[in-house]
Amino acid sequence: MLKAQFDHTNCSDCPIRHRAVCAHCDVDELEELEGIKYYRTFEAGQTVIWSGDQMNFVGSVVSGIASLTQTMEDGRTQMVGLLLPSDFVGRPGRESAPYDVLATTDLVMCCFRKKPFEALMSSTPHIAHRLLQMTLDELDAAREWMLVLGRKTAREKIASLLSIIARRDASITPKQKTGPIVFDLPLTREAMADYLGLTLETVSRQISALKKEGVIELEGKRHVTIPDMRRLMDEAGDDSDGGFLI
Amino acid sequence: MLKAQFDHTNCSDCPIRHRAVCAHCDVDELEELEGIKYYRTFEAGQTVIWSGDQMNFVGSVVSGIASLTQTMEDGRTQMVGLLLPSDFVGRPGRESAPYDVLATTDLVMCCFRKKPFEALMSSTPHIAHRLLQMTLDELDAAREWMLVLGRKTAREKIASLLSIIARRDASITPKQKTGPIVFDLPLTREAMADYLGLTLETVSRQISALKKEGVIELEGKRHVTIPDMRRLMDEAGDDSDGGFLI
DNA sequence: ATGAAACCTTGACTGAGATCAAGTGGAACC
DNA sequence: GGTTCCACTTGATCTCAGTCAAGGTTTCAT
Repeated sequence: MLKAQFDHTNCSDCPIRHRAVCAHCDVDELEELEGIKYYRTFEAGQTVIWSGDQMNFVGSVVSGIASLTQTMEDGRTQMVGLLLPSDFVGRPGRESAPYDVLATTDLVMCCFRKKPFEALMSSTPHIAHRLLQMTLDELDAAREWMLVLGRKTAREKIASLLSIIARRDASITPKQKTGPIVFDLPLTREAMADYLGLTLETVSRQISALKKEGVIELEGKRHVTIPDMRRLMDEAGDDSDGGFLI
Repeated sequence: MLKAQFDHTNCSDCPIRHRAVCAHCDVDELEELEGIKYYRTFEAGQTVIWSGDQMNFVGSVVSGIASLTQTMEDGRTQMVGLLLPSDFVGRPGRESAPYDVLATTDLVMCCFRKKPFEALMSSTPHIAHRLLQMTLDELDAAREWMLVLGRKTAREKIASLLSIIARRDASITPKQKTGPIVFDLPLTREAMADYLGLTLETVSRQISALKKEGVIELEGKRHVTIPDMRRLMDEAGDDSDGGFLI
């Protein structure tokens, strides 16, 4: 009965806690984790898994950024998901990966071997429940992105992406809710273009335009300051604040 | 013990059987269904549920077509999902609907009251499991569509949509796998445009072009014949056949 | 039949974003 | 310190799809 020794609120090496399942919190006997949980590190640019490959693990991002990417025969690519710390990767019950997973920055993942994890899942109903909720969240995010891809202008797309990154960044390292928001862009212009269905030139031009008009401030190429989040979200064409401001 | 009276292979009034959960097959006692399962019908154009509304049911499409649609303040709309017979609607564990659900044609849905369904789910692990698999399918479909929206040309978008409808249509009413494929378009040009992130004029022009070049044949505005599925899929830019041909 | 309302098609023009091309800036490496 | 490389910026031009407009079909009610 080692469970009692854990202070779950400080279970900081296991980011899944927040959004899915924390093995520490969900398994009574710590021993059950032997050989199930492990860490993997990747360098920026490395491929975590290729589309079509057998995927014998599930896991979550501890630090760094990964992307889910689809590529057409002729080389056109579309990023279909962005994995930030605490995001979950994996498809319990599925054999192979449906898209490439790429480490966009240096990346640390907390992995679980798939078979034991699936066993854990079927014996622990609320893990299955949390996984369903998480998958529904991903589905909502994918569908919100469909609106961005299908109906927004280049300028609105950029503003939408900046809003999302600012929001996620703030939720990972909580800050005051008012005043300027500061963060580093974790993506190259090309990766942003692949996420937004644009070319890298258009991304660059729109960022320059937003900077010139004072919607954002740029220091170097990556360090962004948003003086007025409300204004950025207006540029994004969002009707709601997405829960960012209350 | 009424269960034995059911021939599950002929459980034709309950299309959920195929893709998610069939109450007949998953509940031992038929009595448990009292007051849980019911049918609703809608006319073409009716709204099943508005975005933001409380959603006190889950269910699946028995016949007809429904669409999931997001709308921006200025009226731009993006369809984020198409619900064909046997598709499931609902978000166990969630309160409100995140998008409008519209009856695109006359529609019959088989519904379950949400609370009892959730109870059924937590007491029947494999229902939860099937629901997760189903949600993963929807996520895959949404992400595949992100590639269509972000990177395909108007012509490829139309070909992709026709492929998907042909595929789904064939799976609902199985036919021979070779030879021409015939089906009726269940969507107006405007609805297709909303799904594809195009305008209705562009949809019309591209359909005319595909017709002129013999990729499709049209009888009236809606009745489509595809003489060569392989050719249509080439037009769609798909690298795989999506399981349609083997 | 006649009119009205949807739905669809086609044409002419426009414009947002893609494409092609040249050049800048900074970090890493000899 | 200079070279190289990569990420990024900016300009000029082109093109695909959007916009605006007119007209055609089908359906349904009168």
